[in-house]
Amino acid sequence: MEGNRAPELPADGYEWKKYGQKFIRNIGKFRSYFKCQRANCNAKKRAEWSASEPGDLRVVYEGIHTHGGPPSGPDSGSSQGGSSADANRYNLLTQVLGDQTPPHDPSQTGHQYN
DNA sequence: CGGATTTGACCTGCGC
DNA sequence: GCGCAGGTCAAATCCG
Repeated sequence: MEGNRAPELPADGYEWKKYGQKFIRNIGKFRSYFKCQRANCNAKKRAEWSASEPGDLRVVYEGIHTHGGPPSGPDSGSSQGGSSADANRYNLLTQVLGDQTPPHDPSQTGHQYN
């Protein structure tokens, strides 16, 4: 199946259900739409990647995890603690790069395409 | 059998 | 007012 479909998305520890996929002409890239499978969770995930460049993957988290934390936290026991308020920190759009980490401008919360 | 995933069609919003 | 783009939902299918 792994022909030229959706690439491997980075597992964030949450469970997502794909509910749609479309090609965005505005940016000439594919876009997949995911929704949190947890009840009471209005968190959504949006993944977009180039139609030709498999290395260009972009994951954008939209909404907040109102159900608390992930089913399998990567480091549950430290700052995570297991508080719903922790997830509430994501009240804004959290942009996560699938492979590359922005080495500069950490305050860059806006979405700036390449 | 259940759950997950995929594709298509439909609807809404914005621009011109 | 119409057209285009983007977004969402539903149904069908496949795998475990």
